[in-house]
Amino acid sequence: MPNRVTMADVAHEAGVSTMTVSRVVNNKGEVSPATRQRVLDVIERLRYRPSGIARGLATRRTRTLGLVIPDVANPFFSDVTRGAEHVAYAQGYNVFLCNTEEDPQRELAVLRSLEEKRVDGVVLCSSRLDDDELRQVVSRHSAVVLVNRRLESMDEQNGVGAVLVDDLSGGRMVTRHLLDTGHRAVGLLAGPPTSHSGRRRAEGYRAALADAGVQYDPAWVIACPADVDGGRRAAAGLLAAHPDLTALFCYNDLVAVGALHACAEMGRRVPDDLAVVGFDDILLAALVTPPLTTCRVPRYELGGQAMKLLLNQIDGCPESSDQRTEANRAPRVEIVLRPEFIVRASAP
Amino acid sequence: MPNRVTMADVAHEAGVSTMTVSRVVNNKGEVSPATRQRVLDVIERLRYRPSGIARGLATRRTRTLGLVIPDVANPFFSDVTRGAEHVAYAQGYNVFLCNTEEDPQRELAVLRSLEEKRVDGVVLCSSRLDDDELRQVVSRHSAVVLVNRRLESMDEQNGVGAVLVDDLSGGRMVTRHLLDTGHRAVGLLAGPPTSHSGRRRAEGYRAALADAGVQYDPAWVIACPADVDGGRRAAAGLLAAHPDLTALFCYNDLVAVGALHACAEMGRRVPDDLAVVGFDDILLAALVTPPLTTCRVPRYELGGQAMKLLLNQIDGCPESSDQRTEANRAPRVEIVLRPEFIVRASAP
DNA sequence: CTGTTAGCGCTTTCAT
DNA sequence: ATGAAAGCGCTAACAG
Repeated sequence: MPNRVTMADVAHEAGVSTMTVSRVVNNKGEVSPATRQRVLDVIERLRYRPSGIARGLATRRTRTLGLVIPDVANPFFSDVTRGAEHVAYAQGYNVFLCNTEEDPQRELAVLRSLEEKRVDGVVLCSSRLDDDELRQVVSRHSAVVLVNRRLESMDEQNGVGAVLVDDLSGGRMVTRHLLDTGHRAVGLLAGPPTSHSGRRRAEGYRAALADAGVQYDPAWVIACPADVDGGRRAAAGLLAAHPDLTALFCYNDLVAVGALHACAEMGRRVPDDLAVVGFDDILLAALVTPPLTTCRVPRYELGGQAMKLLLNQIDGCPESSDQRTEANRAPRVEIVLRPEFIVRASAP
Repeated sequence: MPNRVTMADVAHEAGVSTMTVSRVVNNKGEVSPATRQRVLDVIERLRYRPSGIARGLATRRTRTLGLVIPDVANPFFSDVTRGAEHVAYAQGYNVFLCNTEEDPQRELAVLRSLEEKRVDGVVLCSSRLDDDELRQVVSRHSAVVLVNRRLESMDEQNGVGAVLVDDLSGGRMVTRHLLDTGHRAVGLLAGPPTSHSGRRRAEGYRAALADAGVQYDPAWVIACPADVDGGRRAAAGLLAAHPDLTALFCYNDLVAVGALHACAEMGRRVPDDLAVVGFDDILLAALVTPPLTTCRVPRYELGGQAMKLLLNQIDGCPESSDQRTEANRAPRVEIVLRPEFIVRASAP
């Protein structure tokens, strides 16, 4: 039994015009304390709830945002989601959660549905779209913040924000640690080729090798799905082909756990026979045996910062979102979060 | 740069009335193939996107739903969320994700915001509200489905759906297994007192003890926060007070992992010195050492079923949601999902 | 301080 | 098969 009480009902009952009710509800404009109280009482009595829909139509602001991510069930993204939702909620916004399931078509589809819902802005995580598609998307939304993805060369640099993790440094730190602890044959389970983070981490890996003057061998690198089973299979394959590897740098903690399993199956002891390093530091990382050396990514903050950036963009451009001038255009901001290297038993 | 193209623009450009455009967009009413195509072309060319807001105001249906959960970052709920979102999306609905953070005040607040957003329905998970508050909430929404929570004695049984896990059976299975494998001193880390599931699992525990003719000892039961640290502390405390315990039934897998840690710290070997059982079978459960014996809860399905129930309720009552008759009233449905007992090394 | 007049962009009658 | 008129519930812009 939905709410059927309208502002007109309240106005009528309180003996005022709807405008006065509107002023009371929105705390704007001057209203005499007496009338205000009277209106408030009626609202309370009738249990009136303003319609966000009607309000949205009138104001062209819905106080509604979209969060597009590959998969909430992935612990990485559920933390991002949590951070984003928290910030949005604190500012009185509701957020539509949209899973893309890593499918670009679906990503496009949810983005379109968000467009129809007239969201005030979108946080788009780990987009699998190509630059052109992405530019299209950005042009059709009032405000967009990218997470884990950068978009270069915007013709007009209309405020696309971005929050990134310094994956290159992360990959470098991990690899350097391995090198520093004496390893020379370091394999890389690189994750999905479509992953931008994966590519950056791999860059870090190569950079560290170069730093140390160690020859980079492509045969030591193998792509894999970003889950436990993907890691297990990839590790098994790579170790079978290259038994001489003494360490494995894994795309993320899930993959690393898979690698741990592969080692168990192949009778290779971690860390004695093989050092294993993960990435992200999800809850799981510290709880497996041996606990994983990894690189912590501030996921909650990633979501929170992205949302803050988005909200800034939104109220940075009060109305005229189509008529952007140098003055009201949101600045093009990029925030880079540093991952933190954490040593545990899997690679002491 | 949001979408400024309106239906009127399309109509004008195509030389028809907005009604014709509306008919084309919604595939309803007869429109000649020729005009239809012409309109479609204009829509395509202008990249017209119908406004869900305007449509919602006119139709009183927003194709928008609310999902209220304690915390997406909790692996249990992120799976529920995933299932729910998947089903909703398949039917063309968008869902607002709302975290309550276990705080009843916040729960009430998000529920109110959902009301203002005029969602067509709400899936409410593990509500911490008391029955009266809950009844209030239900009465103010067109459709509500409860997850992990039952609401008895609705004065009018207006279609509140519920999807439940048979926690009692689950608790009983777990305890019986422990009993069957020779344990007589079985402790219970019961989780938060506010958790309905926790209470039901504890009932199952007592029932199994009674079944086996084993005396129930309240001193063996201790409440705890539903996370790793909560489990660690509670286990440490309980084991210190009752070193004679030979098995621990934990509220959920997180708590069980905490118990594992406590054991490690106290030098008690699992499963030799102490058997440990968890609940839920989150990803983590199979990956810790030793892998946890647990009771799998079909979380994804829990969310999916809840959403299906909700969607049924919604289009079961086409318009007149205030004027409910015996005929159009949604049936009061309860779905009970059975957990599945899984034996692993922590309690063979 | 309060009310009036117009819409916001769509869909619902009811005509034609 | 198509259109005209009215209205969904609210707010912007002016009055007064």
